[in-house]
Amino acid sequence: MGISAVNSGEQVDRQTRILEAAMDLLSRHGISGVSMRAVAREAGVALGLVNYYYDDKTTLIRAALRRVDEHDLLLVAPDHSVAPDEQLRRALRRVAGADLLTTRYLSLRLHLWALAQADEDYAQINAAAFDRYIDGLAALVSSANPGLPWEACRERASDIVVIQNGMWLTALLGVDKASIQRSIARTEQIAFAPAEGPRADENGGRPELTQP
Amino acid sequence: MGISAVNSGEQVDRQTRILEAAMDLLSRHGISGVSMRAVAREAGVALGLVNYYYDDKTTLIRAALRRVDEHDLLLVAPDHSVAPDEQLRRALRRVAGADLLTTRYLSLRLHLWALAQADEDYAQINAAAFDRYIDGLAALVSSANPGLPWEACRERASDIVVIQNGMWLTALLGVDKASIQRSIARTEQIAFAPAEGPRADENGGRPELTQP
DNA sequence: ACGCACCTTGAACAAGTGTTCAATACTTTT
DNA sequence: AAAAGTATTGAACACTTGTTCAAGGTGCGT
Repeated sequence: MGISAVNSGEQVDRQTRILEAAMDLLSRHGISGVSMRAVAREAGVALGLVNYYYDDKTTLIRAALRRVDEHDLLLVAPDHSVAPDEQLRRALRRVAGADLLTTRYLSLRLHLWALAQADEDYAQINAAAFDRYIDGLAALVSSANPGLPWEACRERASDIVVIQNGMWLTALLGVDKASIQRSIARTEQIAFAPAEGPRADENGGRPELTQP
Repeated sequence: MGISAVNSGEQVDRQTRILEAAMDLLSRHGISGVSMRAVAREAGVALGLVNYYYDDKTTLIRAALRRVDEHDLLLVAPDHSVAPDEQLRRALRRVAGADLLTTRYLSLRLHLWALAQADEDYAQINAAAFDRYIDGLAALVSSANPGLPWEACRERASDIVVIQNGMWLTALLGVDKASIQRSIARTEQIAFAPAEGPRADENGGRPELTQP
């Protein structure tokens, strides 16, 4: 089963070349642009090799999806070499980092979301990764605000994720960078809000929203 | 040129039936699920008729895109029968309304975004609609906060849109409804924030973000 | 040297794609 | 009633799609 090891060091092995070609095409042209032939051409290999490493087209896409999910999870991975609140602050600012806010990555994410929406199989992988992301973020919030109950941490994490998703999406549509910066500040405000109290901080002193 | 008029009243004319079938398929199965044959089947017409009303497949998709954009713009359309701030509040809450937060609509929006990301032609239509939406929202903010300079209104509108997009996207991924409600409250907070001042409200009294 | 396990190729196939078009039905005008 | 205009059909087209597979290539242990 296991695919062979190091390939002379110079260039990456063809299996990951194929996967990266698929991700590149997906981010640039959407799923309609990802045909097995196009992937093979982009990766510089023969058509048959794509099906050799990835049985199906769905297997290939699934691999891409998992890879991006994995990458996303790293954003909220705990890093014990820095203080908890600095750790959280860094994680929050990372999502506006130059490497993430590239069209290539954002577009890839968008297309994967769209795929997950259309296909039950992808949807499950996606939902699981989403949950783990919120959990990771909540854990960071928890260590930065010791004493805050876990449910409150998850609540904050959910609220932050809403804004982060909005930033990702809106960055793709070309909103101004200043708005992104303000949104980052808003996530920090949520993350570091004082314990609980009368919630005046969250609602700005206005009347509560009545459930419709 | 002009397509003929009223069709006996009972059922909608086939042209819009075709368009709606396309939107339905797009929202349910993504762009790969929208073939001319599938659209024809879904609309209950023959294959040829789809190409009769819509020259291209891209013409069909473009029509769907425009229709959704139009629908979105209605969300921030001025309604002079109510007071300005009530008008704004209603617009902000509308995005969490039962009719909008359906998977059918959200999914459609997502797939259209993905398409726009992959195709320059759709992208332009989308960007234009996005701008008009922000403009409409800024106008509502402006009449609810008379005296606030226009640039500040647009700024607030951008910030609100980030959160709204996040809500739409996250609702699709199945986050809890409570988080959506809190996000709505957050948009209201931005919309109705006091004029300017020391911005303590926006930043929660924490140190300003330093530009990286 | 042979054998064996893995890697790589491109041709072949069936199924599906968007688009075109002659032929037919229906409506309205003359 | 005939003519003209518009709707509607499904067969036909050239083309692309995902997948399979026999054929050959590569390296390696023995």
